[in-house]
Amino acid sequence: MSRRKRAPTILDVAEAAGVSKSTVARVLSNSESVDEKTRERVHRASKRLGYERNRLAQALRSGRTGLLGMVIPDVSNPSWADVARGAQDAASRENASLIVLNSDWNPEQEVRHISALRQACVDGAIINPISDRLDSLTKADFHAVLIGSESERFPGLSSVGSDIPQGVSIGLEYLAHVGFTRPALIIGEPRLARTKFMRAVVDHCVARDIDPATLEMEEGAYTVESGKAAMHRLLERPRDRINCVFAANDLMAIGALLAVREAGLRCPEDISILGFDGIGPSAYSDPGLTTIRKPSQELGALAVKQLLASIDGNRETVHHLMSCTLIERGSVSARRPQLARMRG
Amino acid sequence: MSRRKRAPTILDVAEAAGVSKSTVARVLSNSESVDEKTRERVHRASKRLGYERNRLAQALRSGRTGLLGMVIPDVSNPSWADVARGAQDAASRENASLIVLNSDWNPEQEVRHISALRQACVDGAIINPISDRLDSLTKADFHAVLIGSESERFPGLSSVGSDIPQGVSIGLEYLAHVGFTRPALIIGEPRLARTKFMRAVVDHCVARDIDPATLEMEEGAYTVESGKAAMHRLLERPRDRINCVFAANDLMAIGALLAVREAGLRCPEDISILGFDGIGPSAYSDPGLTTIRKPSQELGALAVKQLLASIDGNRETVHHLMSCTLIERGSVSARRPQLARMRG
DNA sequence: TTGAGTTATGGTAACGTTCCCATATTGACT
DNA sequence: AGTCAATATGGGAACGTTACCATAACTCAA
Repeated sequence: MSRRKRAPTILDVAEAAGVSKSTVARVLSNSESVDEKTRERVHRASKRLGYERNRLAQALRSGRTGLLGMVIPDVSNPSWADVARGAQDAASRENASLIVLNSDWNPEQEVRHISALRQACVDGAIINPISDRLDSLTKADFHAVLIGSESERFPGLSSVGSDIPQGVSIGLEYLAHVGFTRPALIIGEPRLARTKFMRAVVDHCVARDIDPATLEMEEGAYTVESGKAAMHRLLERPRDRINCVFAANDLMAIGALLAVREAGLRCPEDISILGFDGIGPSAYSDPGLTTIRKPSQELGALAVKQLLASIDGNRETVHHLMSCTLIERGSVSARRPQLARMRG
Repeated sequence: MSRRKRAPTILDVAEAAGVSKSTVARVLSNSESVDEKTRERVHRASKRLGYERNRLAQALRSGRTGLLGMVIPDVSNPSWADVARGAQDAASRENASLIVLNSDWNPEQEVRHISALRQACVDGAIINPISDRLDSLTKADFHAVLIGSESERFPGLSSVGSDIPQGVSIGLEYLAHVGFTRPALIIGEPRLARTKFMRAVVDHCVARDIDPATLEMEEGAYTVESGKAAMHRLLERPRDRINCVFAANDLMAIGALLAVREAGLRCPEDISILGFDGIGPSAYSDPGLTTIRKPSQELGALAVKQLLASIDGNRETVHHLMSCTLIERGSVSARRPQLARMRG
């Protein structure tokens, strides 16, 4: 009558199976030497009582909670939603639990979140670094994996990212292939992500004897509105110089699309647009956005895998780079030959 | 030299402050009677040692982990991303942690996730019910709050949802106001959400002496593709009957927009389109989608608040309904008067 | 001064595991 | 037969809190 309402513990199972709790514990963590018959008996008793291992006690004793943290700018931003999704599923498969927190690109919020995660006793965390001062991570024995472009700022920590240079290269080659050797660029704010993007563009150009300085260029802020504004600025330039635009992310590319239409022009007939990211909504535009897809979901999954490995004692810091792929939809069309000839 | 590397415990603080751990515990949970001077001394010692309360031990003893669960169909679906975002932020503010899991509209995955959450020792969970058999929830003393349209199937559990009838009513009134008294409908799959949507439409119609049976209608599956297909089917009907479409969600509305353009028609000049949801990407279409916005983020936040209340001992089951609002963008325009006269 | 009532504190037992050490039991080899 | 290793099990002691009861100190009235 004493254990009437309470959930059965390892002790109840031990009693029911006629063994000691130590033996039950051994069976549960299916380790060490325990007689086959005993093991069977314990399993039956456990099942019969509907026993479930109390993770709290387990965590307290063993020091591992099975809790993972993740700090990203914003789950409701499509670029990050996929990363979160991939990570959640991977964690779930490894039966760990993922706690996702949003930094809103705010460094202070980020460090607050990180300390919240530490308090919640997570085994480790996946972080898209915003702040420059992440000493809290490096210092302690806190397991962390960095994701995104900015992670290169912390070479001491493992990271998983998309291969931006490779993605840019694919995009530029594709554009060249259909006839646009010098696309206009809509780039982002002056941070590491943009530096990387630009460096890749420059590398591509110099390898092909194109002076990168001759490329038309405007800056946005990775949002639809800013992309639209940037495109409008681009359209104020001599019209024959703007027939193709490569945007540094899909949101700005969608903005560019909107601007083109507002200006009374057509995409892709008058202006081709290439995006970068492969977010879901890029498929819904008209025309559908041709874009370079980052493997966001896979990236989230790999980050979890990497983090788990680190927690399991893998000391080496590794830097994974995942390849991007081209998604051809309708926003880029072959440059019309006669036009090309006219100008070339 | 013994506590060199280990994190300081309540015992270390007690020793440093020259009191017993009981007193420290009392100060930490700032409860009961403890001398002001002692309290101060403990606080200083705690700060000096960099002490942090171990949540695990606390949870094990007190039975509360500060962990909350959430099971939704898919975080990377914009309709749900906002809900997740609102819930995460709210949880974070109440310094609880939220674990989000994706059911992919799969009942079995849902129950698996729920049992995973229980194993993770969450204090309670927010669930968008897919399965009909959620006995596991009702039975035990598991705290749960349901969200979304389907939650009405479980009147015994607290719920938070959008006021669909009110939203539909707003939409229909707006359409009537600009001249469309009998819009075509693109509805979803035959589940509770659709039933509710339809019932609201019927109510609106009978109140205005319109025979609901005369409304043109097609079924989709809440996706862009299905919405596009439904719109194409609608366009096969006598052209003068289709001048305005009300879709049951934004994704299908965006599909309809695409279909209209594919058919060589213009929105809103030829056909007006009204959506339902207010997802982010609905602002990026051309024209921007006029839609009924569900308060998704607020909904997530309220669900967390409600769940926390329930955990704190509030026994009553309540059902919150949150109001929708109209977002006017470009996809609905006033019906042209001469046309209206011609047909009316 | 004594007793009751309050306030401040300490000690100990949980919570449900895992970890480590001790001890039986067995089989095999000298 | 006796020693040794290997295998199988049991019995505590942690892990770091909180909950509860006991007790000391102090206040105030009789």
